[in-house]
Amino acid sequence: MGIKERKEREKGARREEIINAAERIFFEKGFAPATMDEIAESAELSKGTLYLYYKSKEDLYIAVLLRGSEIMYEMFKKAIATDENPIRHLFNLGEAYFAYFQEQRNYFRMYYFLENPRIHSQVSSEMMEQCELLDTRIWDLVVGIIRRAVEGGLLRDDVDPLEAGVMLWSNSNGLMRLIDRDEWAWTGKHGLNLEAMLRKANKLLVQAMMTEKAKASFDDLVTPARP
Amino acid sequence: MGIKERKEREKGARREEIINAAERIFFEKGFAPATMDEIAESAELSKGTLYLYYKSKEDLYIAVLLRGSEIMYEMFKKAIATDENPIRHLFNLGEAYFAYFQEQRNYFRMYYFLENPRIHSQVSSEMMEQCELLDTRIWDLVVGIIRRAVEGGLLRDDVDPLEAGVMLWSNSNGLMRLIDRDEWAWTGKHGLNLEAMLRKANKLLVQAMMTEKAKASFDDLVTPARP
DNA sequence: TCGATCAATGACTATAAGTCATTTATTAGG
DNA sequence: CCTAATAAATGACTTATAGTCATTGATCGA
Repeated sequence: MGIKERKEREKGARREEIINAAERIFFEKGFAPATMDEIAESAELSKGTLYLYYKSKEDLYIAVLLRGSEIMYEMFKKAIATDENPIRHLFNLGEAYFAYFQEQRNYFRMYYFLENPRIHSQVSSEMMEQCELLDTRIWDLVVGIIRRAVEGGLLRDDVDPLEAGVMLWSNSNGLMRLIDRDEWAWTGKHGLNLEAMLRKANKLLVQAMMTEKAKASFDDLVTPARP
Repeated sequence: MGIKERKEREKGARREEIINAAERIFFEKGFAPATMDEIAESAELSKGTLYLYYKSKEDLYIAVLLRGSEIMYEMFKKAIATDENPIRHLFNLGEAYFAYFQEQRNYFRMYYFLENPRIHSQVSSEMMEQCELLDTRIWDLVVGIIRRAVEGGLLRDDVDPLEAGVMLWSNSNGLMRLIDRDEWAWTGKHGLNLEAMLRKANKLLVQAMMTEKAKASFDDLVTPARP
């Protein structure tokens, strides 16, 4: 008797359809100006039904976000699925994060709106758990690469992998948010190349953590192998 | 006949009283959960009166924020009102920004909630202009110090002062927001010292921009003079 | 075929931003 | 001191939207 299974599937599909609709509206308008009625209409459902599948507007917002984090995780995994050295992997991760920022800007924005505590406090615990799970998976990836770079003698052994990860991450975030918020003011008016600055700052930070030996062969390490 | 002048003064005072009330409520609850009725009650005025003095909730929010920026500007000015060298001034500015972050956390938070475009779009043009004016004044301060460091041969002459400023600023912001958002997760659970990391990252970035000569006497440059 | 269970609906409630006709206070002139 | 004119303040009202729940409709198992 596959009825239970089919119902389960249909329920899942409906949840997805709702996320699709919510995504369209949130991408277009952001959190506050988006209305549940709009999302319901876009999903061709009544508002009541939305609340059958998601506890609150905030929960729905997080559900959309989780897709973004899933995409980021996949991009990160692909970035280090090569047999290159850990330093190269680290730069690959940096490039992957920047690519995510460029190609998935809507998700990036949504994620950082999260800092608003308003959202946080209205989210169901299941959603929070899923968020933390994905967060952990992504951090494990990043920290793992840095640890291997330390173990392989490429980064100094007084480098704490988590600390290094946080430093690079927050440096990238700071600039990306600046770019996202008012890129034009900096690039157009003052002629800055923010993307190049981001690469430069991260490179400086990584170099400052490298062993003398690794620094000497920096170019070999970070240049992609030519077959 | 000073009646007109007195009225002007009283109007200004009332505007201040309203900001005081709004500040109390916004500090306590953040933007969305704060209500205009609450603010009105806290100011011992009716809601209608609030709208006589400020165009919208968003405008009132910005008015509070401007106080914060004013405080930051004063702190920055004081940080460089010494006869020390420009590198030392640059570190002073970094310390001043961190002090602002620690001592005026509420303003810091409010400022970064600004990134929410919802707010932006509802603000009157007068408020926007005031914001930009203060922003410009602060940036002029920072960029001016870096320019003097370049001119004085302490930073390499291929360093663009604005670019350097943006790099240091966004690096600091990235970490401060991380600290603000979930300091405990990093310090408590993983034993990181985020404050030390912030200083370290900024130091690395500055050192990477210094001339060889200045780097050689780094300690002398950044150590406060002992009389 | 029919009662039971599950899914969906939309009218309804509560809350909060913003408005405006009315009321209250202040000023200037006679 | 009185009064008309002007300015300031009020709060009931309008509108918008998140979230609820009694009712309706669909699907299932026997």
